[in-house]
Amino acid sequence: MRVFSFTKADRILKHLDFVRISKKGKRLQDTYFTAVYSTGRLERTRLGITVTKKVGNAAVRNRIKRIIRECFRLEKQKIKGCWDINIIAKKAAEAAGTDQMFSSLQGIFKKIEGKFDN
RNA sequence: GGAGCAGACCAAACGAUCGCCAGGCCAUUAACCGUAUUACGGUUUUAGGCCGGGAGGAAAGUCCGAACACCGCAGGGCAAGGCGCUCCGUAAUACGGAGUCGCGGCAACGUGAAGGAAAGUGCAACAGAAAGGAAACCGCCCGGCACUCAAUUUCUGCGCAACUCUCUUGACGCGCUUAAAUAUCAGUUGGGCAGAAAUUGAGUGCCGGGUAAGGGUGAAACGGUGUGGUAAGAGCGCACCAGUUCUCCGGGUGACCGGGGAAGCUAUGUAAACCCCGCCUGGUGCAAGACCAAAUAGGGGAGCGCUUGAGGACGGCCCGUCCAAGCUCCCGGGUAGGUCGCUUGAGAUGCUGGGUAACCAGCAUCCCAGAUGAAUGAUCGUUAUCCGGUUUUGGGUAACUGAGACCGAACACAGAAUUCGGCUUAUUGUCUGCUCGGACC
RNA sequence: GGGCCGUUAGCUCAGCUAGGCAGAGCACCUGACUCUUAAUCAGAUGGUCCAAGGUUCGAUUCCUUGACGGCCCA
Repeated sequence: MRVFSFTKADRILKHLDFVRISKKGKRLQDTYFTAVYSTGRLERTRLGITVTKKVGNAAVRNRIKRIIRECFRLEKQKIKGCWDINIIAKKAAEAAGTDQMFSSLQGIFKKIEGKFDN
């Protein structure tokens, strides 16, 4: 298994999964993103992305999603434990640059990792 | 070089590393099923390798038109909605091409929902006399009546001036002032004043009639200019111009254009107001629709059972104890979820031919995204483009301009969602052709 | 993806059908009443009628295009 792969098994795609995370999960925020996370059922950490129409038009939303995926792809090996994480973009993310989003997401992932007890 | 008009094209390129999506081939983990059972095949699933492919000119807005799917439908009409110069193109259109006419622009050119206002109804605020098949407020003209004014003529009275006359500078005084008398108490001419009458003219008011030339209005005022004409005027007549209807000739497939004649003087604007005429339209939309199908609840059927105990709990099983009226199976609808629809098509590219063009025909070659919490990316490097600044240098008197180096910054609008054909809107840059009036040499 | 509706004063809405003056309530401001405030009464201010273009003498109103906001459909 390649180190930096990121397939559909690493992602949250079902509507029921999103509902379960938002009901049971905990929240983290900074200026660009809100993270909702809970312990995962599977043996790997999975990522879900939510970008609403408030954030921008379709091109802007696609760009934000790609940057989030790219950051998770490079960072997920460092995250201990198995989590289901939903990243929700805020309106401020429309104007943010790639470096700003990367540092913001890295901070969020480190905070989630700190919650890992076992 | 400036201002502007039209058209076409592009949507930075290459490389490295790490990745994403669907497909094909290879290959692998696990589970299940089948058979001719240490094997082979199938389905689902796990990790991976190779191959070639992977956003747009607007993918956008959803403003039109279709394909396709389901529902509805004997046929016809009404209603409702849409469209509206002509011809052509097209599967079709509210689209495109070529034209006609109107409008805008010096021009290149642009632009127009451009049928009918002499079928009918409505509306036209304010202002203005009047806002629509004309009427008549002012005005102009004619006639009558009343009043006022002016001029002329005649008559009467009273002064004045000049001349003549005279015994008297015709004064003063007295008397009279009804008539008359007294008396020298004049005469002629000129002009003035007052009164009366007549005539003429003017003005004011009222009444009756004619007229629409003119009237600080208005977006728009019932053809325009000139001339004759008339009481005053008027298409009332005439000339020219503009417009309407009818008609003839010629050109054009046609919208329409050119020329001639007649009538009649006129007919406002608005139909993106109602409306009339002609033509078109069944509805809903891939979240259409077809198929597979958990869990829970409910429906139908069959079997077993209701104290002679089905079934459940305790338990590995039997016995036993307790609870107990329902339990099991099948069927169909159908939700979550999934599969199909789903990309070979009014297809793309090239050549040839037809046509002014839109477009069409023939031949050859090619297969070119199919995702569904939704795939095309991230980082780095090099080069190119554009912008700003600094600077070197060539041309030119100058305005200006060509080439190069360095630094910085920028690289737009924007992401397929059943598929096509258009329209509209957003937006970067390049090129070509054309128009206009200037400056410099 | 598809369908439907709306945008008028600081706020909530009329007016648009049938074109010509832009209005109501609340709020804000001023004055009166009151010892003061509230309530009440009187008065005044306040508008690119979402934007652009067209039809018309004239557009909030009619037409076209766009922007923004909202609702519905599995």
